[in-house]
Amino acid sequence: MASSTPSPRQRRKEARPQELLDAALSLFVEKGYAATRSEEVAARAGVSKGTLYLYYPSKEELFKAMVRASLVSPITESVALAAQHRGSMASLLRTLMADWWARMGMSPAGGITKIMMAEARNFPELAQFYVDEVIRPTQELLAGLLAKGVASGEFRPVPLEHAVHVLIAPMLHLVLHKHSFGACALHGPPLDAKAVLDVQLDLMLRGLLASPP
Amino acid sequence: MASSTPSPRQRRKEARPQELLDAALSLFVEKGYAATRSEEVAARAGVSKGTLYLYYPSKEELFKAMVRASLVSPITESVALAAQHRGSMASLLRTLMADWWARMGMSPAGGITKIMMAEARNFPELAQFYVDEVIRPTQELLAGLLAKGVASGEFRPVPLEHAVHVLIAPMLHLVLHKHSFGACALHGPPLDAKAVLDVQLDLMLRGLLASPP
Amino acid sequence: MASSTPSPRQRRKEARPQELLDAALSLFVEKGYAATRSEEVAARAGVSKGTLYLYYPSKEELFKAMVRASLVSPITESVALAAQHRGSMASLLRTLMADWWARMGMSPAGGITKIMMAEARNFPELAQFYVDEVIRPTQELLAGLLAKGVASGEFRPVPLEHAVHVLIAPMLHLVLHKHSFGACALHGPPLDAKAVLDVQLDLMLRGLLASPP
Amino acid sequence: MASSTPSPRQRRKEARPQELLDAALSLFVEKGYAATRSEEVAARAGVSKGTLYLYYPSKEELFKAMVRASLVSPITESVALAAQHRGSMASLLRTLMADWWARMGMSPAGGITKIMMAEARNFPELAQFYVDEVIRPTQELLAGLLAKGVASGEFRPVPLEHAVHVLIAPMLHLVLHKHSFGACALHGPPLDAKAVLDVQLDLMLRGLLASPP
DNA sequence: TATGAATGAGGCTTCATTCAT
DNA sequence: AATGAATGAAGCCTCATTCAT
Repeated sequence: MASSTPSPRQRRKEARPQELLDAALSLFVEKGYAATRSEEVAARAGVSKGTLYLYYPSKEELFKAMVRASLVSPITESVALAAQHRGSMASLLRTLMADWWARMGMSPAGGITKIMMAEARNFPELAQFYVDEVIRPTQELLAGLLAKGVASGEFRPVPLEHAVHVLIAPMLHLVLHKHSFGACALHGPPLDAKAVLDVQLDLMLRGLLASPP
Repeated sequence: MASSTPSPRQRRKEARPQELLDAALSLFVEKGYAATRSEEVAARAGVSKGTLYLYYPSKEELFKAMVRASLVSPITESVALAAQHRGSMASLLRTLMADWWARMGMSPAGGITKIMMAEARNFPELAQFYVDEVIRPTQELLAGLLAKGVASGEFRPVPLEHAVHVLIAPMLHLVLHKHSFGACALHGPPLDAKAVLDVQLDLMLRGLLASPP
Repeated sequence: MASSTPSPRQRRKEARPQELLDAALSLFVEKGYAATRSEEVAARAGVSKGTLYLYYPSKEELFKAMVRASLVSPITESVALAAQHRGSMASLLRTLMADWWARMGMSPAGGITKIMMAEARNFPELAQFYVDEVIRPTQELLAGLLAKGVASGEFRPVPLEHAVHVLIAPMLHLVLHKHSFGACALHGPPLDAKAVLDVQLDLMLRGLLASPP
Repeated sequence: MASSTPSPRQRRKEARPQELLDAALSLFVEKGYAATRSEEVAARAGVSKGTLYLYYPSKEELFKAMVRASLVSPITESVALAAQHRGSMASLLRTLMADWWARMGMSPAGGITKIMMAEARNFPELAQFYVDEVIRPTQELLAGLLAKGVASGEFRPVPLEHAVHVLIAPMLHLVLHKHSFGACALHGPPLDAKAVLDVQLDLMLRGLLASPP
């Protein structure tokens, strides 16, 4: 059954694109697009300069592929999570935040947020892609959830679009901080993200709930 | 009386450093540090490449000078504003936010936030400087204000450090958005920052106040 | 009797060198030595990059082998043709020209002339080889033929060495044109090589013959 | 009168483009387009790599500029020469050939012929330009001259288009040879171009003239 | 044998910096 | 002080060649 157990070489080849994307993600997040040398990406993926170009035709294409690859699943998973939820909107909010933090806040892919912010104006098509695939779906998910809460009487009536930003901002801030100042070994205590998010939800829900605790 | 009425050349010469810093700010914010060419900075300031180096010995020093120059005043002004405030902490919060948005959110200097986030890991000393001069003072200002409100019974007791992040995050998010996706002419309506901040304060104060309205 | 009926694989294997030389010839003529990638040669020969190196140890050796292979036979055949000729030198000239055009002008091997001209200075030993194996024999053949014609009274006395160049030039020009401008699909009518050669021989023989028609 | 004597720096700057084109011409002719490194061109022009790119944005543009610069004048000069000629077409032919040989055959610009032959298929637009600016005008000039000779009874009637090729070929051959095999220091006597051209005209005119000498 | 993934020297090009004017 | 031509280190990318399978 030679075909069922591909040679190490084969297995390596199939893993290469992901290995390169992982290396690219960590380096682009660390140093930014322009300051990252393509040879560094290759080295971090354990291959030589030339090999990178067997898989991605240019540094720019590597970057775009990396962004695209890091984005598709997260949102769809959150949407699925929301769809199958039973219970109050407040508890769904807590669940979504915790889930999002686990998947974005803690994983390397969270750095995408930082790099998209930094590079949006240099890669407008990519920015549009990010808005379409990540920002807008996320906002719509949360806006829908707030609307449902308002309709059921659980929440006070609030301007949905704007409230969504207020909900999202602290989490984005935490992720951004983690990949910028938080990664700098500065003097001062590190940020306790979990605690911040707890306080946020506490404050926000008091502000949102029709009958606060 | 040459000193009392400087020639246009003199005046020009004295304005040079600030003109260069302004050009540097707008370009570094627009494209990032590495992707900005020093000749572009000179051109936007209306001088030649060589002249830039008469005032700043390297691109990196120009960058650092630009960051330093864009930061000192804003914080001290907020501190002063808070010191002379008379009235409730809630109203002071509203005042500070409005003031900060006017000075950071609407002015070019707001872009500093974006670029510091993007470049913190490439310029750790600068990051430390930014933390010391901007982030920490701001947090301490707000934490003190919250503490005062709690002490006076105006606010519920909340974890100060963490609540501060929740207060700040939406504004940072708005500034960052303005200089990244917001500058991209993407499909979709632009962000109404004023409205978002109103909603934020509305929600936050309900969460904070011991006796909500 | 394995040796009398070789397997398809065997036959294929034995044909490989020639297939590679053919591919090399067409590509080197088309794009020049430096601009031709060895992988292209392999692809046009229907094999993989690695296989090429089983037959020729380097691109340069492949090139040399291709030049050598494309040259040996043509000259010896012309010499043989001349040796067995019976009749006037004028008619032999016509025969040789027609023969040469058929074998060089119309076949892919004619491109060798172009590439040797282009690469002579990059491959001096190859240039020497080409001079020794092609240019000089051809010149000697024609010079001998002219000398014979002069001796017999058929031709006027002319400087042999120089007249040979005049005889050869139009044909070389036609071959070169065919593989350069002629292969470019330019505006303008294509060159009618046969007609040009007819006119050439007509003019030349009037110039040569002791008693022109 | 500072403006009438530009500084050495200024003078240098104005000379640079031509110096670079000269260096490019000699190297491209010597080694071909692909085998010439842009740094070599710069070095031969006495400047550094970077300086080349201040004047020409890429190797390809340098190449095109070099070809264009080497071509315009020669043809127009020949046309002028022909226009002001008084006397027989035979003598004009001799004059033109001698002139062309002096300007093309002996000067570095003659190498253009070789490189255009070698690179026509890699630069089709340039090939078209060359055909339009050099080949066609030359052919039309000679065709017109032959036609005039035929009309006046000086020449026998001959197929003009084809005869033109026969006239041109030996000269092209000599130039090509000079820049290929002739530049190789091969064994064997160098080609005596003047003598070959004399023999050619002698033979050709016998073939052309209605009443040969 | 044949393959094609991998390598890395080398070429093209950019751009921070210098310096003669 | 101001200029901008010049430099050359450094980055992106190609492609001849190797080698494990």
